[in-house]
Amino acid sequence: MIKEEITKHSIQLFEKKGFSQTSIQDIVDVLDVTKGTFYYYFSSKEQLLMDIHLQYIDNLLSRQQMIFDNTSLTNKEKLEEVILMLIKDIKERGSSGRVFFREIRHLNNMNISKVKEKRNNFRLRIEEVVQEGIKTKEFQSDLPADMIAFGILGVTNYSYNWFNPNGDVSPEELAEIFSKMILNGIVSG
Amino acid sequence: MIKEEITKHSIQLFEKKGFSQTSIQDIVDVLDVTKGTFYYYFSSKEQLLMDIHLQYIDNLLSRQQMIFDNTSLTNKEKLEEVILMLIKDIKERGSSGRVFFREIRHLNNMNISKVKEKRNNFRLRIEEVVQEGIKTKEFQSDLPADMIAFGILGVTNYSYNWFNPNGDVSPEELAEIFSKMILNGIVSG
Amino acid sequence: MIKEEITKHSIQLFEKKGFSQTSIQDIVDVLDVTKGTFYYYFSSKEQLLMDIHLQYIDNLLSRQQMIFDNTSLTNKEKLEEVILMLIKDIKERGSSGRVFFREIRHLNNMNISKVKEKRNNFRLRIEEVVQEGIKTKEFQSDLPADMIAFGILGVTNYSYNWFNPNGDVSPEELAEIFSKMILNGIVSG
Amino acid sequence: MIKEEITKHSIQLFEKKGFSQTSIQDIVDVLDVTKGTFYYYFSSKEQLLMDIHLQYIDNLLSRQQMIFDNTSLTNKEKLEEVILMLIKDIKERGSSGRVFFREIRHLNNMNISKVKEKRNNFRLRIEEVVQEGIKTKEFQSDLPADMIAFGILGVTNYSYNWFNPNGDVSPEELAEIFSKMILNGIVSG
DNA sequence: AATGAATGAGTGTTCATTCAT
DNA sequence: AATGAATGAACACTCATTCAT
Repeated sequence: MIKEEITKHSIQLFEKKGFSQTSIQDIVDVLDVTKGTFYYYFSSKEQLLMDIHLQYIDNLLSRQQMIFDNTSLTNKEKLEEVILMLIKDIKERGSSGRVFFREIRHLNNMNISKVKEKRNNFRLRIEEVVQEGIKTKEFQSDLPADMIAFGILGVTNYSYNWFNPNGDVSPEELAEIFSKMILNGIVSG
Repeated sequence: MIKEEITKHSIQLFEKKGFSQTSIQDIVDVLDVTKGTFYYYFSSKEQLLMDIHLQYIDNLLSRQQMIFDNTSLTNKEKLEEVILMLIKDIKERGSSGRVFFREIRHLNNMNISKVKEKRNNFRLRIEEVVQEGIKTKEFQSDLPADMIAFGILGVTNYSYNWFNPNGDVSPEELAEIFSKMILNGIVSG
Repeated sequence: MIKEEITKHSIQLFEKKGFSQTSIQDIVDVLDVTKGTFYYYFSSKEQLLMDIHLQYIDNLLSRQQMIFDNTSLTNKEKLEEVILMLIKDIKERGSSGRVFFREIRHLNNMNISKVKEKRNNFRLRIEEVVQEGIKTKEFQSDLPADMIAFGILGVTNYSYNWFNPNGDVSPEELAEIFSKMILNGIVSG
Repeated sequence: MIKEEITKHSIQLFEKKGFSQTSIQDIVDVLDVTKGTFYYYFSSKEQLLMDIHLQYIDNLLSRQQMIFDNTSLTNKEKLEEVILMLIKDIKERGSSGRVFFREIRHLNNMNISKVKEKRNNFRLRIEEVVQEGIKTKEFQSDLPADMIAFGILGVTNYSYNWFNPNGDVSPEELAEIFSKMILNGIVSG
């Protein structure tokens, strides 16, 4: 209960001020407890950050798996679904996402490796879908699937930096725009 | 001379360890001078970071202008050129770029505003090219030019996080892959 | 307990070396604790100085009030009592007094205002007694009470700079000398 | 020429910000020269402070001597004249005076001794006049001349802390008020 | 007579962490 | 389960002073 509260408020603080600029004191002040309490639940500031990272990426991985395991979807539809998932996530978990992308460097080397492996898995599964689509002729035959996967993630992940999910364009609309661009390009005809 | 050396090595350190985690001591140790020397050339650590930011974005803005002012290029070609410029830049100024994208938060509010304005200008000029291309029918008529500009920048800027310009794929090749994806999409036929 | 110790020793150090010339390190060295301990009890060096100022002036104000509220005293006697109080204070709180008079400038503007207001109150109450004495014909009718109050405080406060309470002249004797000078002057007849 | 300029502006700065809080940089910035220039004229920051002290006290001593050497004056008049001199000085040399009273602690021990000796001389000569006046029966017979001298200086010197020579009360008026208080007291009859 | 570059010791302050209770 | 006191290492920054030119 308290542990979850700490995590939740830390995400807000890390997003707003950054990991380094947020002190344990800042965190416990929000909850009106003392630093001792923090160290009862977390062994270090870094472990808290690791928890946040794992929660974020594990959630994405399992939701990605649900999409990609759905055999009724074409590869094109799988890409569309995963793009939609990522863009919609900005609204509900944008803070976590920004912390995830920005603060990984503050983990120690071992934890960085663990997180990067999961992050790579997420990307590699997208790469596999692209590869599958090439095989099924849904996608162009000469695509370098790995680079395309990076390109897709660039479009979606960069959105965490600028997209306002409460603005004029809804997450669903943005996901459709980006899906179209990636799938069909912008050139006319 | 020394000022340039400080800037150069700071970029490397900021890239590797992050702005907060890099101390003035770290910086001057590399050059074998004292902290006093640092403060002779820079009024604060933040001013050094601002210098780095301005150097980076001003350079990009002027090169972008050269491309966009070239009336012999189509709008499609202009986009290709600017994508190529950004991807090739990873090789020569990748460190600066990563610092630019990651550490802006450590500037004070006024400086953040200044940098963001320039960064927005860079994006808005891309948006204008997309808009122009729509008018000339080079691009599809129903494109939201603003979102597309964000999409293009997502693809290129995210590359700073993963692309190894000395690896199997050359910057020129990657630029072509991304240009094709953005312009023509990945769907076959 | 420790907080009081810090305050006590700081007063000695500030008196001897001055506020600026006394470092936090100097202070904690005396008590054999670390700088962290200092900042556990005080938010800043300035706050410590403010504490010292408030302790000093609040004490004087309350003792002054006790004297001036004593309706059995004439206005002349009230002045004598307050002069005695100030001179006797040199022995017990001379260090605090010297810090108070000398180091106020190192407070921030808001704190300076707060302290000056209290200091002014102390003076204004003396002015009121002079004014009362004029009304009751104890004192000469044409006295500018405000300037006289400054004059009285000049005589007493300046004593903090030179008077040795353990020397040939006792505090009580000095108070009497100054009371006589102020009340009756030095001219004969 | 430049040396005098440095001294002049230093006095203003030392008065406003205090000796410690004023850097050599602050001083040379006002004159738009470099620190090297400062060290061409002064061997150290402290020497500048010593110059200021000596200028101030030597001037007072010589003017005091002119008054006390004037054999046409009674001892009472001599005191009146010296009080007038000191109060009028607030207008023309108030900055120097405040620096003199406040910053002496920043001199080294040898210089402190030199200045204190001169300051003591100034006081001792006042004491002598009081003593003379006692002999001539101008003043009361049982006065402790030394304490009275301190009292007189308290009244005048403290004025540097509060008296505004451009306010409602002129220096001449204030000098008269204080002379009357010291000579005749404030008690009526 | 004056400069500009450089020094190095010191300053106030922050903060993750520990630990007895 | 939680606290309060204490630590100590680190940090950005200041500044009087030096010195070759």
